Amino acid sequence: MGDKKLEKHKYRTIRDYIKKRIQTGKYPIGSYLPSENDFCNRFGITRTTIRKALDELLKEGFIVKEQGKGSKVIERGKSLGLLTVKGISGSIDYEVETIVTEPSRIARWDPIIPFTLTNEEQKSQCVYFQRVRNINGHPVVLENNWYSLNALGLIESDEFVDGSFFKTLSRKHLIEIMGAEQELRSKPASIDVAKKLNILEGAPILHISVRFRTSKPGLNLYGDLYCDTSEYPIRNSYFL
Amino acid sequence: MGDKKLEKHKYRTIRDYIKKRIQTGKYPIGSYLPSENDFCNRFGITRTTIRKALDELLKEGFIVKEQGKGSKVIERGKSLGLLTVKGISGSIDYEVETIVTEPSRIARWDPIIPFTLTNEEQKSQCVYFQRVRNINGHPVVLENNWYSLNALGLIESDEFVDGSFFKTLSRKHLIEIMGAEQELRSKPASIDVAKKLNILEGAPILHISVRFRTSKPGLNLYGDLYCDTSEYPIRNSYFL
DNA sequence: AAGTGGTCTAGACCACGCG
DNA sequence: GCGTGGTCTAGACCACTTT
Repeated sequence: MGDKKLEKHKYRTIRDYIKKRIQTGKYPIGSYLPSENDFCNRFGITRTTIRKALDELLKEGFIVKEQGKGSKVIERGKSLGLLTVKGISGSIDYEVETIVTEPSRIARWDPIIPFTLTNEEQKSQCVYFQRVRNINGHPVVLENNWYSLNALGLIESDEFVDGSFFKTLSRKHLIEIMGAEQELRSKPASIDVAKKLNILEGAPILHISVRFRTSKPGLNLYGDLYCDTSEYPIRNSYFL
Repeated sequence: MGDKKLEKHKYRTIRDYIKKRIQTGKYPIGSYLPSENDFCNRFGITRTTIRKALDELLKEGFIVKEQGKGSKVIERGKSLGLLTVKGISGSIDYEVETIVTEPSRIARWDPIIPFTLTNEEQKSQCVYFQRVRNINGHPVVLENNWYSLNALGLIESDEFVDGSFFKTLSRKHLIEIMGAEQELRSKPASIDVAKKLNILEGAPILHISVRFRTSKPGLNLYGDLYCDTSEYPIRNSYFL
């Protein structure tokens, strides 16, 4: 039965309750949520309220609705298209392998980050790690990542779920990506990048700088990616 | 008074009515829509229905809501972040100038387009035009565009509103961009591209292939863009 | 036929912005 | 204080999917 406390914003409480159950696997991906009427009876609310909650989960990419059937839990990001790292690591139809080349460690902020750090971030140390994405055995993306140590603490890179930091955040810490800003540049590969991607120095490389905003206040993820697009272009898509 | 016919989906009828008035400037950008209660009285509906209509306009980026004040009409795309051409032509904080280098003309589909054309598109001829975007007087983006002649007819490039094809579609034809698919590649500039962007042959260039889906059935816009990112990186952002 | 989500009505009270 | 949008109730009927 409904054991939640329902305050002023019932739909938010219920939305977060359902979200949490999805994140922790209690409503597994591919399964259907209880019906709207179920939720109404369980929580003593009206359909307007549960529908508002489900609408938000729909917008956030946790569920899809199927008329006459129910609300289905989906893998988040599949519907978000524009998640850059998704576009890189998720939406390519090939076998993708993630290798941690620099395990997560406490470090100083790298001046290569083109975004303005918050005061809290500047005062904090940061956590850094580096990975390479292989497609069909060939290195294609070199990815540096940073985040504020004070905002999250050190997450060991060998705890990553499927090599994915985002999945780790969602499944283990209930933190979701809420948005991103990016800068894209085409430039010649440096010696260092060329070596790690097994290409010639000076070959054209796609350089992506990105800041992800998360659902945890004060926590941003910074990324610095070098993509060899000669074989596998970066794809993404979005729809209203 | 409400002179609209209201059938099964009242909120859609009202949504489209309001959308049309925004597109044609009858609800000007920056102004506030009539209040929800106004609409209720005018159309003989309840707030649930008008709010559903406004919600959709909000999602589609036509308005923003301000509690205690009203629903404000905004320039569409400002809130959509990820619109590629927006990211290129709209969201850079510099003076952007658009020059039509190849006026729109009827042509054959260019095999460089990496997307699969629909049957209708293959059977139709296409309209082609080319533009260059200058920032602070320097050429930065070379942009080729195609669309199916049968789906829209020839739009003369000297009719473009502010040099923008999208604005032209919205203001003059009430057609909106509903989504996009992209492929990004970093590659050396060809002689031709290098000449038009005033850079060295072989310099790294960002190549973007894009297909925009529109609100008009059967109409897609195809783009092939070459961006010199050495001075001005491509930026975009999105938020839930 | 039964159950699901989709639309809609006719109210109510609250929080916010502004004069 | 008044008008605005934000939340919520308690119903109703419809369209779609499944049994």
